[in-house]
Amino acid sequence: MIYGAMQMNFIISDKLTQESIREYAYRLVSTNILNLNLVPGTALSEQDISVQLNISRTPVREAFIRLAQEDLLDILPQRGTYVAKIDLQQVAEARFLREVMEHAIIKIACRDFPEDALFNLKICLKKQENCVIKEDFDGFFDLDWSMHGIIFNACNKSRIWQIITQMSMNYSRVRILNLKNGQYELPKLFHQHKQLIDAIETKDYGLGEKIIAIHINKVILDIEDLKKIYIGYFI
Amino acid sequence: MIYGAMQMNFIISDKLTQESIREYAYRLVSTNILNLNLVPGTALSEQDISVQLNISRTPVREAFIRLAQEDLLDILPQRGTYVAKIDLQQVAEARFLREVMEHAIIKIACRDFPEDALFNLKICLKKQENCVIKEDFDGFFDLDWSMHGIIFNACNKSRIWQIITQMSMNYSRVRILNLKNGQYELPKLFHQHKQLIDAIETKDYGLGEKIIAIHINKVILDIEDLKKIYIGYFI
DNA sequence: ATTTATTTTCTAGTATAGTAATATAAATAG
DNA sequence: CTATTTATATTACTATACTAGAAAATAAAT
Repeated sequence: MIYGAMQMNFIISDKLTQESIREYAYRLVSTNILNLNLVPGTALSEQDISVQLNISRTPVREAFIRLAQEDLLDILPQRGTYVAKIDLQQVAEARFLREVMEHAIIKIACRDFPEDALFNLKICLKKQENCVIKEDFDGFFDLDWSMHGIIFNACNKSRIWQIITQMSMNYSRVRILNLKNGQYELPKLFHQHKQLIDAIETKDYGLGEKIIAIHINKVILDIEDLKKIYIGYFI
Repeated sequence: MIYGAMQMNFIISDKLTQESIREYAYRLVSTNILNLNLVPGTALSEQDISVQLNISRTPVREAFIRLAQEDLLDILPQRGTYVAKIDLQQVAEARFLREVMEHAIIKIACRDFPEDALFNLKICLKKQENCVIKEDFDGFFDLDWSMHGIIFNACNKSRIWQIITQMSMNYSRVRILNLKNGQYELPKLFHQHKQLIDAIETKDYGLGEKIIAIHINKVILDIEDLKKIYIGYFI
């Protein structure tokens, strides 16, 4: 099955209370991009989105600017705005950054880790187990990301995790493409998470480092296959 | 000597050809913040800057939003915009990120480094030597940053260097404060740069790693002293 | 029928004016 | 002198208009 045709399937949800209109526009557009409702290469415009969301151009424009900074949109002045294609060089650098930083963080985590954060990790792991049972992939990956966030926060490196998160947005898109090809084994990933938390709890840095090495390299993306199947999605 | 009084000394230069008005506004405000012409805590407004630069509010507003994302401005809705104080936790995380990534990069650099990039490093080193002789601190630090950028680019990690640069903006402000206290020894820093490039050239990873460890830790900021001297600059 | 020139359309960037909401400062009343 | 009210300032947002540049469509020339 080959996905080459451009399509537009912009999904709109309600604005949350306390959410500014600019954040609302940003959330909807980014969610649609990350979920691949808006496939790479799709053309958008400020006017288009402001009409669809029934808001003025200014907050849409400001949301677009931010998304362009995050490499999710390509804005060509006087020409148009396009959903960015997945930049494989960018994905490789994001993966490298994360791998190197996770190694450094696990060293700190295995040395000294707050009790309350460890408790939160265990709660998160429980929820992951539920997702494995239900084969809830989206839920599992959300919790996966939360879990690593808890570890970075507990090591006083919140901003670094925020940077990694921002740089890893294309990772979400690639993962969804991989999911469509049945590329993930949740039980194995879950088992690695469990071992990682064990390593933190027992202050076993050697185990922690080994798991991090396996864990991140496990998420190997069969890029060549994806490129053949999803024509036009990558650069 | 204590610097506590708020002051406003916004320096304006001409817009460059090919530079959008938004980029112009961004460049001027960020340069003034990073050079400490606008001291931490100074109040600004969109209206204020648009009048001073004789441009409309929209590009100023968009520049402000970006600067707020980069932690250089604090925007308080309906209240005002303030030059952000230097967040020491942020500085610590930026330093950690850079240190960890430089260690990882030097491993790659000492394994395989392109000839043309090595050549550029040597040119850069020559220019640094000139700056040491002239005691041109600003020139030296600009070249310092360029040098590290060359290394990251040669290792195919341009985006990571861009992230480090963006996250290290407060480093510029701290360095200027340190300079005012005569805290840098250019000859020593230069010597370390020379050794680093030697390590890359001779593929001596051990030396490279040792220099990186010394180099980054050498840039130790006497924060407690700076906090006493520059009251109100930090959080 | 093909190529070239012109016109039209579309979009982002920018300018301008106005309102809403909120916070702060100034003025006023007790 | 203190509390209350009013005025002012600022950001967020709405709305509209204009400019500049690029692409598409159309007309004219070959």
